[in-house]
Amino acid sequence: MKRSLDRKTRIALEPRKQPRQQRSSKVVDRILDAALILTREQGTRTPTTLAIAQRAGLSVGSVYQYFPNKEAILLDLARRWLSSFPEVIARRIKAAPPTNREEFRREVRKLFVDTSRIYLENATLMPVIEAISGNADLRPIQDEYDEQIIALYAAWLQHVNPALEDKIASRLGVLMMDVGHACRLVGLKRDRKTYDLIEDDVERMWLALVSPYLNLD
Amino acid sequence: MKRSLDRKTRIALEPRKQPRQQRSSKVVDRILDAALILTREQGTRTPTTLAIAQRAGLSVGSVYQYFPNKEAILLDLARRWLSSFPEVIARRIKAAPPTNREEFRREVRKLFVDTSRIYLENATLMPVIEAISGNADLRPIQDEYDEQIIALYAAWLQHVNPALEDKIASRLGVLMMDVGHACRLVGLKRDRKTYDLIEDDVERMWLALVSPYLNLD
DNA sequence: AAAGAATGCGACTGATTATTCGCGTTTGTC
DNA sequence: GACAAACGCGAATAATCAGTCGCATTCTTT
Repeated sequence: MKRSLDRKTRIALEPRKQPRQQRSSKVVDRILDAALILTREQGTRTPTTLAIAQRAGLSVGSVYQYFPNKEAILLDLARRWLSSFPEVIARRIKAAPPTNREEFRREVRKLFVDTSRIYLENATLMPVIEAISGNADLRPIQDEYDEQIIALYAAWLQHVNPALEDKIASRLGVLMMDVGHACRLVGLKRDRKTYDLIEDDVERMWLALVSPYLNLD
Repeated sequence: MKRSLDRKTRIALEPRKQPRQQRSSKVVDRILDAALILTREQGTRTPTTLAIAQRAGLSVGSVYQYFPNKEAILLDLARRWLSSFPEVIARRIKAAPPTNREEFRREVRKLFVDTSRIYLENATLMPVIEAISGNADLRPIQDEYDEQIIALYAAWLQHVNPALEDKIASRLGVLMMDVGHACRLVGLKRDRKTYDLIEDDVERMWLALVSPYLNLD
């Protein structure tokens, strides 16, 4: 019934119950796999609960044993992806800040390589990420994660150059994230060779974007 | 009933009838205005036909006098936007190709300024563009336009450097479009001053992106 | 092997919403 | 002013789906 996630349902995104018997522990995986495959097949449109259940060899009712609603399934798939960004950027902030132009360039490259890896490791998830962005109910949830990520990019920029104004840092943070995301989504739809070329392109763009603001150019 | 646009309905995106009496010529505008306002208000979710009709001071039936389906309304709003890109890029291709580094930089800037203007002039339409991207039925139609635009960016790159390989041109074309689009959407959500700063950022990124491929660096 | 818990089922409910259609009203024309 | 065409209406239709609930089946434990 509920077609839009209101306060109540927003809270109810956690798994409804933990599987207690062995047979069912695999069921959750089957559901997630089915949702992933269907999302990949259908592109933008998120799969229906019935389709997910059938693909997983289950009934709708069983799906609802483990997930409070449809959104929770997609979100569960995306969760690892969504949480690895903050981890990776935070790790880069812990490193010693660069002191000269060469070190700075190396720091950009490290952040760059680390974030790229997230995309490569989760390549199969990308259709889900795109579906979430296109879904009116899930979009706000992703936006929350995005804000975190932007804040971390901004924090990284200020880690690299402590004198950088907040406003500039947050602007550059948004652009780094969005440019990286847009280009890598394109890259993952191409072959691996093209992906690598696009990575080089992104690195040049990132450098061009941030260099003027770090007094290192 | 039809919830998804199949072959038949894809064809039926043209206005159902031309208004014949004066009173109704304004009605189409009222419908389009209502759809625009509601899309802006609601963000991602596309407005319902009932909502559009009520906002326009009409009944649903009247809306269907002028539009064959809901999608056609949003597409009508986006049409000017979608068609101005090809126009603008094609115009830039007609100019004489640059012969040295300085001229090349100026050509990039011109393409850049012209495309930026499209965004500024259609700023109010952006929510509609975003809604279309997030709508499973309309996405494929936008993708067709996007392919055209990419091809034109690629053609522009080869106009500027005729020796550029097709494959490279099309890769850079995609990235120019996507990077420009992503950044400008961000920019238009900020104040005008920030938009201008982001424009500078985009220009630097475009230059960094294409420079290595034009033997001018 | 029997009880009770966990799991599985799927027809059904309820909500939403695009689109139609027959009828009433307005407008333009002669 | 009368006729037809255009316009406007909105209740009704029908398709789609998320989520529920009571009953059936399977497992675990003792």
